[in-house]
Amino acid sequence: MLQVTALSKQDAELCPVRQVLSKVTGKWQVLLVLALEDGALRFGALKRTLGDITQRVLTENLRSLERDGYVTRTVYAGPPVAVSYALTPLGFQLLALLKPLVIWAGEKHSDIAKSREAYDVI
Amino acid sequence: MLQVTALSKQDAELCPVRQVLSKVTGKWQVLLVLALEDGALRFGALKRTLGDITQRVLTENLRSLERDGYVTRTVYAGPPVAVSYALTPLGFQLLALLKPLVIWAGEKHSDIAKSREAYDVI
DNA sequence: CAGTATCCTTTACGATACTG
DNA sequence: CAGTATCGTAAAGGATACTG
Repeated sequence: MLQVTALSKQDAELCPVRQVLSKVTGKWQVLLVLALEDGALRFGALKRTLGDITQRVLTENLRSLERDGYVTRTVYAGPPVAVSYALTPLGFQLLALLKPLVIWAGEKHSDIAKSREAYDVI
Repeated sequence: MLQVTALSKQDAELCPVRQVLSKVTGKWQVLLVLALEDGALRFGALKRTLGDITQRVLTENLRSLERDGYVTRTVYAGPPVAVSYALTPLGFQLLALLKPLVIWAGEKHSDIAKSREAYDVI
């Protein structure tokens, strides 16, 4: 079994699996990887695609994804400058794992909503 | 395509897919679902398995998983009382989606660590 | 044993303004 | 266009003490 549990507090901070998961399970990382599914997008396009992300948070999340090797950042000198983001092979691997989860969430959300309602009336 | 992006701020809060994802991508939910893979566990056993989760946070996360229908909570009257948690069929579906991600994280963490180092020296 | 209650810190995120 | 800077809020999580 993968050693992700039964860890001391010190070990938990160092647990490599948790370190990976913590950077792909944020509110925006999943959506960003999905947004890049069909090819590279520029910063502004990515912002419009996400719709309700702020510029600061978008930058933060893209930097994190770039740092971990899921996306590349390519600058085209301007003016105006253009910066393009694209999935790496590793990013496409992550996409392949996350997309089924998102599709499943889309299929099951009404069941889950019913479960919530049933729980809340108690 | 699934409508999880290009949403207004109001729509985003109501987006059912995001509502599902937000409750399974926390720091502990993935680990809890994995911990229940091989069968029911009692509160104390679950706490020991996770290792470094506090009682309060464990309770919170279990309540959330129960509310969404991933986990059942069964009380055996005592004293001492015993409370057993187990995955539902929906919980096992979620497990089937999350486990590949965790296994993959275990396989790729050294690549990702190298990517981080390379990024940080710049 | 399996929680609650209380308090506190950290992290993520949001809003807005400014800039090469 | 693609950021950075600054400020503020909210949610998650941690520590500790107490209880049926």
